[in-house]
Amino acid sequence: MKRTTIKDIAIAVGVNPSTISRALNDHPDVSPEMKEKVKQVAEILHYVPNLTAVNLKSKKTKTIGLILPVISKFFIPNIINGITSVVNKRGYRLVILTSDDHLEKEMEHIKMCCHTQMDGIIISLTNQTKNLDHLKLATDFDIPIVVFDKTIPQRKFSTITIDDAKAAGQCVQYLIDKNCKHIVGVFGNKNLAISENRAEGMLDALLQNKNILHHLVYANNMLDAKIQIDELLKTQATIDGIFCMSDEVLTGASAALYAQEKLFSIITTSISDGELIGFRIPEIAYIKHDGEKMGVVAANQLFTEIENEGKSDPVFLQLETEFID
Amino acid sequence: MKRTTIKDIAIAVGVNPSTISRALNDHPDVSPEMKEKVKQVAEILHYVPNLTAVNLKSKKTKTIGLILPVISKFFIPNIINGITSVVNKRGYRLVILTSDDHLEKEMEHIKMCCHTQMDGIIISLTNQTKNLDHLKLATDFDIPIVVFDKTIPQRKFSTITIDDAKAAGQCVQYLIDKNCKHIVGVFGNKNLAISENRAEGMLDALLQNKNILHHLVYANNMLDAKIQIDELLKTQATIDGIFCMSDEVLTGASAALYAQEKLFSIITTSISDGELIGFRIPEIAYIKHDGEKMGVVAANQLFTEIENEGKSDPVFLQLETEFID
DNA sequence: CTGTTAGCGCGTTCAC
DNA sequence: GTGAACGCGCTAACAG
Repeated sequence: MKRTTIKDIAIAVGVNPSTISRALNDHPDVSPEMKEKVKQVAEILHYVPNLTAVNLKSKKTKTIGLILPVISKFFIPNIINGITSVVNKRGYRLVILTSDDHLEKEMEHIKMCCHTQMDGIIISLTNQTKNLDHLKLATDFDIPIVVFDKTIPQRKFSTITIDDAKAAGQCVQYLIDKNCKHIVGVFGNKNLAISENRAEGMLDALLQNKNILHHLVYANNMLDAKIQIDELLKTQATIDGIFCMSDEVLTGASAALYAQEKLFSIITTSISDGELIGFRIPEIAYIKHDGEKMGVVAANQLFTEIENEGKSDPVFLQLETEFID
Repeated sequence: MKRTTIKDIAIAVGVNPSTISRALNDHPDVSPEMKEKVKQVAEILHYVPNLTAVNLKSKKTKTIGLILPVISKFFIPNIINGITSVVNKRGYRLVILTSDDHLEKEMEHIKMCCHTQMDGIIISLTNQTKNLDHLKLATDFDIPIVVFDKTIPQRKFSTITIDDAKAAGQCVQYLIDKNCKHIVGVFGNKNLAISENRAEGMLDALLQNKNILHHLVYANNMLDAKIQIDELLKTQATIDGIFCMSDEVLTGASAALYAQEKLFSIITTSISDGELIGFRIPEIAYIKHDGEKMGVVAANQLFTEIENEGKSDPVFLQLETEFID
């Protein structure tokens, strides 16, 4: 079916297209009667404005790009929910791109975002990303960027994280308070600042307690965590506490604990969105890391930068987290 | 920074804009030397084509809309992965919309997809959707639609599901074979054909075995499943088998089983993507329902319809599933 | 092989 | 208050 355009309405009403345009946009100097008539005819003809044409004129697309390293069950759905809620509320659309943890793909997606004139970009970095040079392209095009969760140390782009070191520290302190003497920390990919920071938080907490044995395990995914922890439990019989930096490694570690029949004997704690904690056996104490909230904050920050048209300085937010016992 | 356009290159090279356009698009009748030169200058000036303008001309947007009832951890991430992989491979973009299980929102999103000239739509229906009249709008605009997973009986739009009844039947048969005499089936929202079909599959399997007690439980989410099963286990002491129609209700049911200390005594089976099964305690036999594959198939079907420009008849695919023990 | 012209659908600056 | 004309950036038809 052919879409009806402003022109069609113009012919139907018997006036000039520009009048239709003005009437439809409630321009002040078009007569109320004309507006009324135009709107009626538009309704009858099922007129819908051609967004592409509007975009071409306005040089905006009302579209936000979200670049994720991978779309896993953990954390990501919450993030997407948080972002879409504010993006849609503002009448924008969200395009999701996956970098598959490949730097090249990340670069390509940045390019594509620029080429398609996204109005803003929200990104969580790959394991491989060592610097943010490729993001400069977006800056050249005046496209604001907000980085969240997985990031690297930098001061150029707004960043939303939690206080990773503090959260990890709290968890480990909990284990210490529970009298654990041999603690394992399970982290994600070693390249990520998020793993690094949380590992440091763990080590800081241990600094005051020199007599506590500990291991740091870096796992790339759920299965990797399971395998490594399983191995470790076999060789280290005295382990009595485990701190997991995410739901993903927690799930893997739990499976290993189950296999070794130590689910109930080894105290576990984690940074988690809490959704699956009620179903974990046994339940554990954890730092609640709310992905949806993080998504909302990231999106809101992006919109303030969009509205300020690049005149705003980057902000570096660390969201509050809560220890739930 | 001002974006460089075809015009800028034209001035730089000293030829007409249309020549630039042809050169850039490798049009046959432009000289190789010219092509070379144009491409060099384009490179130097950091030229990137304005997709919005291209879209306006071509009346295509190279964008696919994905409408989901909700973005949960279960199943959805796999679906998104499957779809994005083929969509991106084809040079298209994916816009994700959430209906929050509200029919009105679903309608709005359909409208928005039409207004923004999406080239195709992939949709999983809300609990409330009773007919597909609102999808007709897309048909009017010649936008192909593929429905997957959550659907209702209809013959107008291509549909990708699994053989729900068969899968459920296999699971329940497994319980019967294990000598269960009192079986609970846990399903999703009762309005959905997917719940209905799987429940029927269960009842069919029970038909041959009249002496088996059974209950059907319809749960709206993980927590709801937990609460209902918990209650049921308290009043029905003889329950010895549970069939869960999804990972979501399985997670809830498992929590209830744990609370009632019956994780090991009641045989459980489920339709599942299998990702969390290795971490479920104890592990269970299940029908593997591969969300990623379903996403890939749905997207591919959509593209064949896009390429056939509405001249193709709808197809109704039921993907193969495998019982894993 | 390359230049000219026109138009995609819309909004906006001029005129009248 | 409304019409005419132009341009956003690109492509395609028509010339030459």
